[in-house]
Amino acid sequence: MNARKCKNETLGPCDVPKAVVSRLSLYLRELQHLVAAGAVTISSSQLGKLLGITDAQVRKDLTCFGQFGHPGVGYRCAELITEIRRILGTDRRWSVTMVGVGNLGRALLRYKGFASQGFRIVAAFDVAPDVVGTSIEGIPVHGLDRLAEVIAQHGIQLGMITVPAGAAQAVADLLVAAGIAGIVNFAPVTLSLPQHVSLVGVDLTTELEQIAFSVANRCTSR
Amino acid sequence: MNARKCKNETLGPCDVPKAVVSRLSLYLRELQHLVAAGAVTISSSQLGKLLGITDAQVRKDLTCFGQFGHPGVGYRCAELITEIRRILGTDRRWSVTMVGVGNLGRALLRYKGFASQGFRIVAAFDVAPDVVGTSIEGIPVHGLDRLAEVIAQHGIQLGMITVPAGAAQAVADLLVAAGIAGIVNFAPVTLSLPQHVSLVGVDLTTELEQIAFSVANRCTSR
DNA sequence: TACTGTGAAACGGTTCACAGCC
DNA sequence: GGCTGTGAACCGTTTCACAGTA
Repeated sequence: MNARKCKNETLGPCDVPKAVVSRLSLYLRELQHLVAAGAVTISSSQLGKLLGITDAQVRKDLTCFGQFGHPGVGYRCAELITEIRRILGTDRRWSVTMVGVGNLGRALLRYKGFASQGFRIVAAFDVAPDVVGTSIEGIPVHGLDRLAEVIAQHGIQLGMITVPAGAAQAVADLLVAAGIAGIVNFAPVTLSLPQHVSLVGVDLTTELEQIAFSVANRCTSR
Repeated sequence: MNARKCKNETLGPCDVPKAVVSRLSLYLRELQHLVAAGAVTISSSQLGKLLGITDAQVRKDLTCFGQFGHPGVGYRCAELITEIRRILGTDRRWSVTMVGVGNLGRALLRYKGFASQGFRIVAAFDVAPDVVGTSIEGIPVHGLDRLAEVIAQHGIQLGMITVPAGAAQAVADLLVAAGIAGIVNFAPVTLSLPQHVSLVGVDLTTELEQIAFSVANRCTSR
């Protein structure tokens, strides 16, 4: 029941292409919609069509982690959801913190989508005296100086950074020092972190630039 | 001075790997930080180190669009910024709209980072009667029914979708019908659009899931 | 000397095509 | 018949190594 079934041993989860993992999230999202719509099983080609990828891709991706399909039938949605959540680790609960309670931070604190996937934002931090001590959607906002203490106390594993670019690296260093395991960075800078801390960067301006490029060069982009 | 210098003709911008374009945004971001810090020139290896990629990669990426480097010297930051902006199309002004003025939409309307890269949010839309007719950061919020009209009137080219998942496809269809050229979708659904409209999807939960996976599987992810 | 630009090799991910199974 | 799982072919991207240039 472990995530290393790929053929003859030797292929731990770390050898799985990053692209596969990000598609796993999309499969999960789509499957949840399908179940909500009453679907019970789905074939790789149907699922592929919904996501704009090939059926072979869907099957290859999934077999990296085990054999979840039923020949002649397809994949049972509920079963596959359970498997993918186990693979992603979102069958467990994750405690998350948010550093930076400006516009974006506040919006994300109010966002309902995280909780349903197992992510619980349990504390937020900022430096502005007028927000420290308040709480947003029931999430307490602490001063940055209490970061290590609160992270340890709640056993927080993941952090989101929504501070201005200039402060992001310093905040990241604090999070790392406090023992955080992974970071999602929304500040428009490249962070440098020790190897053992996972990092994903999301830059909203960058996304718009990608679109601008395709449009400016009239690429149909897909 | 056109973006198709790659060797012997034949290699339009559409043949450029997507990965290259997204790194272009990162180069630009880093160069802007460098210039702000007083740098004048930078070598491919220095720039690569800042972004965690190889020097060869930096050079290969850039030569897809022309020859911007100076052997023995490196790249002149200001010059390269100009070139990349021209390539991305962000030397022009882009008019952008935002559909959905909930928490996330409001936060993005207030975000200052877009304007400096050439993106001007000129109108927003929602269905909630209590926000329609108001304005946020000087950006007027219209009813969805006026979407086509306002988009045509302002010559809006790009759209951002920040409505709930269930409404996203319908909103996308409206935007397409109104003649929009590209969409950034923040709703957690896969949209299906005609080929001629560019699409980028940003799903915040998905990003957390990527981190959860790396942490759960103790991948150093990089 | 210090650096870019670029063919060629190496790598990794995607697609194909089919054996096996229900 | 319909569908999965998978080796092998294919294709695009990254890295290497070096010729060329200021």
